[in-house]
Amino acid sequence: MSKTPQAIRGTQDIFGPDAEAFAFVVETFERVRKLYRFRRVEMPVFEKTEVFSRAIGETTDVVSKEMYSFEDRGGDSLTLRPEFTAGIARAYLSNGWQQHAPLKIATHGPLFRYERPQKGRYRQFHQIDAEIIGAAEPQADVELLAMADQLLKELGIEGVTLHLNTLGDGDSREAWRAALVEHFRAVKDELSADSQERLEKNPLRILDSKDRRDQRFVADAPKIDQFLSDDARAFFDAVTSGLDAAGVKWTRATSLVRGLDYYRHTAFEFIPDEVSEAAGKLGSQSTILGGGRYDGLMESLGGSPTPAVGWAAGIERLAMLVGEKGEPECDLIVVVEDDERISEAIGVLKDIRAAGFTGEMVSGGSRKKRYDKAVKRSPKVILSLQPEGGHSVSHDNSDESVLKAIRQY
RNA sequence: GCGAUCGUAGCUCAGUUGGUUAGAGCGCCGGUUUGUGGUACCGGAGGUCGGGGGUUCGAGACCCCUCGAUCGCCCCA
Repeated sequence: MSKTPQAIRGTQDIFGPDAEAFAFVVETFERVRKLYRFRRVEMPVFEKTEVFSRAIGETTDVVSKEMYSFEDRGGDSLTLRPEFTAGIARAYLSNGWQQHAPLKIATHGPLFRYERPQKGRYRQFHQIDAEIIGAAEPQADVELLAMADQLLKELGIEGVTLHLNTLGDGDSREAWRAALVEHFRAVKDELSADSQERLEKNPLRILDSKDRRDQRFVADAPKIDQFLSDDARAFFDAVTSGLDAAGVKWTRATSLVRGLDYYRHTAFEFIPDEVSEAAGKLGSQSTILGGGRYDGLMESLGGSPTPAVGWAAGIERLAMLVGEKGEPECDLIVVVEDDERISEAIGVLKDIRAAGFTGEMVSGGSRKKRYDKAVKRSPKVILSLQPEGGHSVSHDNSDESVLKAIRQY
């Protein structure tokens, strides 16, 4: 066992019911995304390191300690994408996609983050992703969230609520941040060690600290609402009323912040309700879909100011919530009980598949056990090719069309 | 990065206070039975007990290191 290669820590080989659930998530996403007219894009899995460090922020955990960065043979520093947004922004700028603005796009695929693996958290993980770039209006946020909400419903995921907040525009956010730093610095010695560190690096994060010592001071911390400019407040109001009109249930989460530097205005996460079935399945990973508005991102990459909103959701986490997905059933199995008739079986299968039915052959191993193998796979129809030209057809009475397709038997 | 639990056949697990050739069910392979049949029975393959080192007359069981998974923290999807 030890002689064979092992999978890299934090990677997974997905098979069987898990793979079916994974595929179900992706297929549902593809279907829903078309309903909202999001266009499909394919992105490189790696970028120049600076794409991520400039977009996401040097001081974030993602950039400072979780990226898979390496030097290629030409001496360039490259990084396996830890998220989609930065790469999409880069593509938007380098391809002149401004001409398509407002651009609604969707993609999915693997991401890489050097983290401690846990249930629902992997080093190579997968996300579905949706972005609206070049749209400054709150309607874009509403559209994006309406799609997310419908997607979760179509996946059959229950007990999940949209937690919504606004971080205000750039000035609001800075003023709020300064006030928070002042507030917490006054009681610095009484904060948890983690939060004392956050005070310098990312004071907003103190707000959702789980440590009781911090929570005492979070309650009376300055609220973003006090710092919101009139425009920012109007923007947020438009988002919430739009969500109401779209029938998307949401709840205000004043301490919800996002970890990456580029967020402005709307920030949101879909989180399982406490004590819900979903919360139990996810372990300590709570957010299944998160995102927000990132109006400042394009500028950090050297582009002109470009408003944008987006979200991403972990496919593995969604797959854990969609329940068992069985393998698709088989229409026809041809049992070759006489090896002389293999060619005949191949011909039958070619025809049945050309007609759009699923089918496979059982021809190996003990002849007397071939039929049993076919039965165990429970297809709709079993065609048994027996010695001396004989044959039998058995079926579960559910589908005449398969029988018609092999009516020569 | 920090703390904790766990790691025995392909899968799910059992292995008494450390004691002879490490077991079961399922799955897989072969055979008998049945013969329009998902039955029953017989047999077989498959494990250096995650890996390495140590304690001991003797370790799957104890100790150390390491790898991995899981749980909590951090962070995030």
